[in-house]
Amino acid sequence: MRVATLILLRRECIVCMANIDDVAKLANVSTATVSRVFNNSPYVSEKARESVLKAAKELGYEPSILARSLAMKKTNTIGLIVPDISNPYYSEVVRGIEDVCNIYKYNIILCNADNSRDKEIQYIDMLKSRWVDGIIFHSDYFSDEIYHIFKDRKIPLVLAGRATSYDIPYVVIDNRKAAYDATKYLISQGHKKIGVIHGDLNGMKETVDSVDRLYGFLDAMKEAGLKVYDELIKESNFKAKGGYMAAKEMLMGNVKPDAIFAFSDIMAMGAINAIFDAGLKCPEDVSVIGFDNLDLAEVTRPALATVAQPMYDIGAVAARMLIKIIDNKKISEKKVILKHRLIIRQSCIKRDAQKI
Amino acid sequence: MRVATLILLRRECIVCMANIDDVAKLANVSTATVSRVFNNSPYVSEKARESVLKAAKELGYEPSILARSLAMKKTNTIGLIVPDISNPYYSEVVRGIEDVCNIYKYNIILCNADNSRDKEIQYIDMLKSRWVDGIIFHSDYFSDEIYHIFKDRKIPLVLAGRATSYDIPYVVIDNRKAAYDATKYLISQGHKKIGVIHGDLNGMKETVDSVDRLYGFLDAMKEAGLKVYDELIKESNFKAKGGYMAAKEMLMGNVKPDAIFAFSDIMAMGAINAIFDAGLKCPEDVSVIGFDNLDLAEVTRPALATVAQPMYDIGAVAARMLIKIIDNKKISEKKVILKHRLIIRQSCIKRDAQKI
DNA sequence: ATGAAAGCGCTAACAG
DNA sequence: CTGTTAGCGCTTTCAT
Repeated sequence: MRVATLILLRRECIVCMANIDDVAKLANVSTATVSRVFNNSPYVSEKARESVLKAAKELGYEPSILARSLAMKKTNTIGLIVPDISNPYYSEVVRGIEDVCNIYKYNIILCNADNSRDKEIQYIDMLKSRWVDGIIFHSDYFSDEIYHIFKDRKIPLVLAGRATSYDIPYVVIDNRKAAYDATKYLISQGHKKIGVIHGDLNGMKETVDSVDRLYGFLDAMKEAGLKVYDELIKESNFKAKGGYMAAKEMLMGNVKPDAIFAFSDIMAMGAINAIFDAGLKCPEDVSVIGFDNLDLAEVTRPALATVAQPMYDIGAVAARMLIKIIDNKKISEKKVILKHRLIIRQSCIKRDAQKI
Repeated sequence: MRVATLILLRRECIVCMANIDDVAKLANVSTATVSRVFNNSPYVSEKARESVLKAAKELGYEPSILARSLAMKKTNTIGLIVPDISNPYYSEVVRGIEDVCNIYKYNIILCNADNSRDKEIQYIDMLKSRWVDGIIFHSDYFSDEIYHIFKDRKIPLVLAGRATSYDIPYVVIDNRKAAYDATKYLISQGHKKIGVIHGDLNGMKETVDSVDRLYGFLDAMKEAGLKVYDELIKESNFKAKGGYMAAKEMLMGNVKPDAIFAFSDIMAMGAINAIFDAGLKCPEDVSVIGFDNLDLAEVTRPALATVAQPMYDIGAVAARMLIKIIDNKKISEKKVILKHRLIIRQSCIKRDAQKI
């Protein structure tokens, strides 16, 4: 009888759910006891526990995380801001973060900033007002402006994929060294006129991935005493079409590249197609190397040589760090630099000296 | 003086934020007035509004969405469950949802079910306990089990990418017709031994995309009086490597296909590479058609013919429907079927009759 | 081991 | 137009 009444009562409510009072009443205990049962407190008699569980089941009760968060001032939620989830690189990072968060019972609010700084800031505000316990921020730049916004917000923060000189933990690869390695490899294969397809350089003012990588490229070229052709350094947008256009321009220019280094696999794939469309062959006429080592790199033809980033790990490590910080645990290292790897595949070929 | 005290007080608090009381005190008004200001109530004097805003700014106050949600029993958040964000198809759907949600000031909790039904159910529970206002569920199947779970949970729900006979709104394309169209096109080009690479068929028991599409394929084959070879119907996993393996098996078998219809562009790309690796040419020896029309389809070589799905719109329409349902507005149509489009590109060629 | 009660930050009658 | 007050559902002392 009582149960029926309770259920009927609840029916009128929009969010049609039993709450802790209902359970307490039905189980003939106090709300405190119900709370204890659902928080696995040891100080509950077996008898009380059972009747609470029974009542909860009967009413279809589940604790409201909302109310709990408010009471505990802890949401068990982290915010994640990425520039563009439709980029497979980020999907993979997200997977790493997700897996770790699942282990530690954290939820994620994923924010797709759409490569817009305004949106990033908007999302930071939103996450703050939702009391997320911390934020993982993945962007290819980290400006003073963003730094100050975060500083004002006072939320635990970990940077993924981007280093900074500010005192903020991050997990990255050594982009400069990675680009250096890739370029050096191309040079070792006899390539001399090497083109680059990079992303936004942000006027070289702030540190962005593409700037690091471009420096790495220049390091290697300089070391080898090779000429760097301005016409072979093209800006693009990390998309396949962008890579295609950039490569096309190069191939139609005065200085023909014998190799192209694209700062993402997707752009590299575009470049390979531009080479085909120009009536040339990859790698016979132009070698191509990418960056990221997406799954796709392995199955394209020619298979794409590339610099492998540990995308999943970047996410996973960032998440581990953030959760430790939230829990006020010591983190052994605030600046984590993960290893990159050069992956050689068919899109690069050794160039004979005489052919040049 | 007063301000300083307040701020100091707050410092001790873990979530170091000013709350509505602080603002009310500093502005010399009641909390109700502060609340009114932040909810744009017209019944506030200009004077009060100003001093509230000033105080809020001084204290860096932002309303807690958490507390607001609890008080209003509305979170302005929707849950989104997808099988695998690393699949570009889903990224694009997510973008559509996001854009609409941004307009209507909804937030999204994105759940990546990792193609696991257990995880899906887990996420449904989580979303429920977070009081999301509604859920968009994108999966390639919708089983009785899942239906009943949702029914018990009583949360507004919209299905994306999957039709159902249950009384649940959905937005989809006509998968059967789409596959029929693609197959018919291949047949019209003179192909006879057509292979198929599909996804999980779930024992043909529940309706999943691949089953619909397979039926569409069979419809067209039957209509044309063509023989369907079991050896040319291969199951795969919607990934490039899977498509590669499936195509390889076909090409090494007794019955050589003259065309392959892959149920996703990614698998189609894998198939094209398998064709190359078998020493054959696409489209000269084997034509390939995909499904989805990802950005990538346009930039691969040969460019990939495919069945275009309006991915972004599937997301956007689903989000619009859900928000209307949440707001108790009439929705004109509960079952939305969006248009697919056949996109012809170089990976399909006309086969001469004599060559077969 | 258990209950009463205060409080988390906000909204929404209600009364003025 | 504004303030008072009673919740929203949960956790957490503090008694018992």
